Amino acid sequence: MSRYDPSVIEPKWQQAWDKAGTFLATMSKDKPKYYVLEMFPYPSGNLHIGHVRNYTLGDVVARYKKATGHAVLHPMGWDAFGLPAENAAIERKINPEVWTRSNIANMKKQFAMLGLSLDWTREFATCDAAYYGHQQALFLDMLAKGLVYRKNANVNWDPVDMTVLADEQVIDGRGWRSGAEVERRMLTQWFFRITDFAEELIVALDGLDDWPPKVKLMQANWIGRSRGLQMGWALTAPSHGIERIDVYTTRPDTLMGASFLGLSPDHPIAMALEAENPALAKAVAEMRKGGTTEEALETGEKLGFDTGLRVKHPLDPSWEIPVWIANFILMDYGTGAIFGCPAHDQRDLDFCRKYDLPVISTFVPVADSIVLPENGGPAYVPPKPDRVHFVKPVIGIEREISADTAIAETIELAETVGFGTGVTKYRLRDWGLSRQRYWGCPIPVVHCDACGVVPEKKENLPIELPKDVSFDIPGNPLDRHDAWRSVPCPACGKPAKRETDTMDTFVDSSWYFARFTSPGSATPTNPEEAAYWMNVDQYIGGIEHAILHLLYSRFFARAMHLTGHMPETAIEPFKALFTQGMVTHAIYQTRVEGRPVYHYPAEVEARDGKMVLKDGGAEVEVIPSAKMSKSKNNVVDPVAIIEQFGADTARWFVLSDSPPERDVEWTASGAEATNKFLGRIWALSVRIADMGGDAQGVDVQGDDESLLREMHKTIRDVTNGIDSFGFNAAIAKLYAFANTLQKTDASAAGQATAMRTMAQLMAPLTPHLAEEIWAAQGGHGLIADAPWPVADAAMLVEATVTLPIQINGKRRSEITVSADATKEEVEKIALADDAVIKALAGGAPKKLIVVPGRIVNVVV
RNA sequence: GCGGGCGUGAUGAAAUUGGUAGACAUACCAGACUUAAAAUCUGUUGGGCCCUGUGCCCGUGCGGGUUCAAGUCCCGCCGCCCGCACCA
Repeated sequence: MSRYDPSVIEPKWQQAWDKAGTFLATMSKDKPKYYVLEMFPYPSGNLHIGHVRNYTLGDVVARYKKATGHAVLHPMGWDAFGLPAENAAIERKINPEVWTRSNIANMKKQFAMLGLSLDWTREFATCDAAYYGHQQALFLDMLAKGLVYRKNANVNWDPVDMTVLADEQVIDGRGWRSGAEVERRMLTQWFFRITDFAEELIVALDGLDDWPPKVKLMQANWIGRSRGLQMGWALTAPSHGIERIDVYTTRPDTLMGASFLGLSPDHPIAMALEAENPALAKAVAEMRKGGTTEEALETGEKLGFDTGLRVKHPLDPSWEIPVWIANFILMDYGTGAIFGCPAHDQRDLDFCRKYDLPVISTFVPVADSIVLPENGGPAYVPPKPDRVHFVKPVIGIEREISADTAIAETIELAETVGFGTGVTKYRLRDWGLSRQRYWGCPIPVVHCDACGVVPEKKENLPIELPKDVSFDIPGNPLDRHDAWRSVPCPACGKPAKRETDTMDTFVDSSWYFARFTSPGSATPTNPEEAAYWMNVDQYIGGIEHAILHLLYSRFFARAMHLTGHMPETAIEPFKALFTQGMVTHAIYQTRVEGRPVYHYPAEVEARDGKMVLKDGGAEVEVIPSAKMSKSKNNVVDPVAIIEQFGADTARWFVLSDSPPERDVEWTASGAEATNKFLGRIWALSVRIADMGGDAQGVDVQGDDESLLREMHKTIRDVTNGIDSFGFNAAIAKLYAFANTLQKTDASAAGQATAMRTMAQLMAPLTPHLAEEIWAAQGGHGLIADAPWPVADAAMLVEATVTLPIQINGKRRSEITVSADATKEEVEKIALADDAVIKALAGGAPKKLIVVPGRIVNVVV
């Protein structure tokens, strides 16, 4: 055995861990617990290189925490429901479950090649009835607590595929599969009452100290809290029994600039008027049509229709203002009605110019006499809240106050006079979970002609998906499956029909982390095990889930707590979050008649410093660090990499080149260099083992001192690096120590000691090679069970230190002094330095700064 | 439009959080071994100046500031990236 051959050693150690049950999670009274979780994968069928990075990151943390004496939980499962399985069913006539199960089997094989420290006994897929049955139980408990409800909602309806589409599946107003123009339809849908938690979800972000600030900010923006004034505008004559129109504004200080009142096309008044006014109905239909497409938003054309209604201004009842319906007003934000203030809002100004409505000034900026937007000019940008401006007539006084003060005083005035109140609103909307899809968790309710919507009985759970379905006809096959649909009403026992909608797949991933704590429990979670393992100490995944998945999970943890399935200590399910960057790869392209042609890395080579095609030698344009994409021929297959170099090389390389939060570019040269390095370590280990050194023979005072000092520094630096997710820097220290070890003339015993420590420090990163070295160097048991090395503080203190000497802030010399030298002693030695004497030229320094152990600066 | 981040050699990056800028690696170049190549090992590499050194000047996007000392802190630009967005 003289050659580093990962294809032999990697399977060997994987089997050894398996056999020993090294990574089974067990509750312990003596050890602190540590729950490491990476976002579980969708079983597409193949591992991609991004998975390798994600799961290696988590594995390094898990192995390190195990070595530092923690009871570690590091589980894995499959986010298995979702559209691709249905698409496969349609395209290839395969049952979605068969397709999904075979993908899982294949990916699990690939996972095994990576040597991850996973407890596979806890594995489940969200499409297991044993999992989604408990999800149905959670749904029923949430229904009982009022956390789920049904209401009519507008959805994107694809008339060809006969299904509801998510917003992301609507491209330019058309269904992404069918290409059919999407309609807006009112359907009765199920909703989670996440908006009840809006305030708490925003406030609790403050306590998430170990989350990236960026993610917290994105969530806060998404929840979108705003403070404003809600007020009633009295109609001059009641219409359809309505006397007042409620309006919400965050800028009550612009109240005196109101020139119209705008209603959403979906506002109740608009809908009432629609029935009796054909011209209005036609205009509203037009507005609704374009309403949600991106194209309509981009061109931003403002459409309006004058209802003929008039309202009285709340501060001046003699002032009558027209009521319009406008396409840019959303029914589901605020009250679905606004007052338009064209002087200070560009959108309102555009609208008023188009429909010839008046533009009225409200306040005067201090430094500027502009009152009204000039002809064709932009709306006056309201001053920032911290800048002072005049509020003209709003409060009946004219004085300099800040926008914030003006807003606060106007709200106060409204409350005193009684035309409005200060309210807090959120942009967040309730989470619609109904999907008209087969491959998802069935919603456990029954529709009975007599009893209405009736929850299933818990003893009937799981409500399993039928397997005999066909996708020959567009639409949800559950709708056509009469045998499955027809059930007795759980309340009255009469024939009734099952709900055929299934749950959004985001529901599946909103609590899987809790299920991992007791995957066999007869209830969704087991209180004892959930209390022990939750919350997740370190969660790792992509930034693309910064908002939805993480927000839904935070909501679910709270809902599960309220229904008795989650300890209060875990209502924030993820204590620390890490979002890793992508693995990228260069794109190689040439052009044929101006159109790009993409080439596989194997088709190009470097020649005279240029990249050229192997076949023909044409120069190739290199686009560095691009997202991997099949159509760009720049995808790296991890299985091919592992077969060529081994998993340890892949693991080391994805962590070595860039900090983990940043993108890292996969390069062939980098992977080869990593492989060479691991081979060098292997050879070094063989050489040292042959020397037959014994730990007893280490000579700390003599030959081995400098090597051992370096070793302890390396222990310190690598430990710090892993603790702070500075894996690239930790790896650099390991390279440096390997270089030292290679050149050292320390004793055989000293080298053997250093080699064993090196293996321990490498073990989280390259666990197979580390085991092999550990065994070769006579380590006891598995390195995976060995405790983490501890840096000896005494070995970190040097007898002498070298201090740079600056003259006027520029490095000019250096001195070596005893490590415990006093400031005075250092000053004395520094002043005796040749360069300092020369610079002083006989005079005294103006100032002499000595930072012990750091630097000396002489100011002349 | 609103909000946030980043900018260091040819390249990926490091810098004990205000204290020797460029660790470590890639790439390139040179040398050793070899008939030769690969592999392996060794060495050089921020720019410039006098190659006379163990010497000097410049250098972290640009301009200013604070400080004995700035990649790091402050102000103003420029460039790139990301999130949200007819949100009242």
